[in-house]
Amino acid sequence: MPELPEVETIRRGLEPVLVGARIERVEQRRADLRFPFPENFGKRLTGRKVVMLARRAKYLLAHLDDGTVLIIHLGMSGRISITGQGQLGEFTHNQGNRDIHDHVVLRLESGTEIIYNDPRRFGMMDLTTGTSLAAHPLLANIGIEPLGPDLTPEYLARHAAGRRTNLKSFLLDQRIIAGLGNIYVCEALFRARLNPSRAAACLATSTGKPNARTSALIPHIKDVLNEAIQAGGSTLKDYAQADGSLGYFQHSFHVYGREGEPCLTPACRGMVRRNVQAGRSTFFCPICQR
DNA sequence: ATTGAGTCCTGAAGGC
DNA sequence: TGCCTTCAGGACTCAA
Repeated sequence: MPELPEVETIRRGLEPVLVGARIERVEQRRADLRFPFPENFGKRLTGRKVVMLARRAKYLLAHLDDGTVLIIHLGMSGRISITGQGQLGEFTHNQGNRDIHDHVVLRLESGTEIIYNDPRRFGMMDLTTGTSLAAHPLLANIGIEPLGPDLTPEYLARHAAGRRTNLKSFLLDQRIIAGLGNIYVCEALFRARLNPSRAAACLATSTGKPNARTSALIPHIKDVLNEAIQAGGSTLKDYAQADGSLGYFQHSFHVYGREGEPCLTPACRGMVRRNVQAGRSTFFCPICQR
């Protein structure tokens, strides 16, 4: 799925087109994605003007002029494109020429269309209001933003203390840090030279205080996310920026997808290995990640 | 309370 | 060519 950098890239691509624009027509082409669409989905959006496009974790939040908030999640394979701006590759859209996985089309007054496409349908959309947004079931229990000021050694140590789960699963847990996914957890742990199989409790002292590992890990998490955003996200099988162009951070992966290839740490003679944790592939160097 | 397994769905890639 | 298996960026529910 798009992880935080990809969602943020899409947000930045959509913002200039969507904010200030009025939704003239909504084409909802099926009854559900991961969940059913809310009642009167299209009707509640039609005629509304978008006043703000925000992101929380991997969710896009479109605030409308009547207080409604459209919540969008892209799941594993969700993409958003803008007609007239597609430039590269397979994901250029011509107006009226629908793909079978184009599930929602927002037509703006300008004639531009915002197209949500999601083959696997692990994504979702819902409607709520600005005042009940924080209490929404999808958002109520998610953790802090990794790029914000809340990700501190103290926070991480407090949640890691006593945890027997491994570092990989711990960092993927959206209730602790929201927005990290499989790729960026692998990459952050590589940079921090931490073995993904270590117990999460290694990030805290016995009294739940931060240690050297905790303090070292945090800048690596922030750096890898910020660098990925700078690069316009990572393009794998099914992710492209909102304007259809492709991010290029995937060329900067040190371990993800590099099973059997040499470790990129200078002077390390290790080879990248893959194993499975919590049902997900983990890539790491067994020599320099300890 | 935590943790791991199973689940949703489609498509791409690789082996034979 | 085709048939089969495996894997994929997420995250929920359920049972131990």
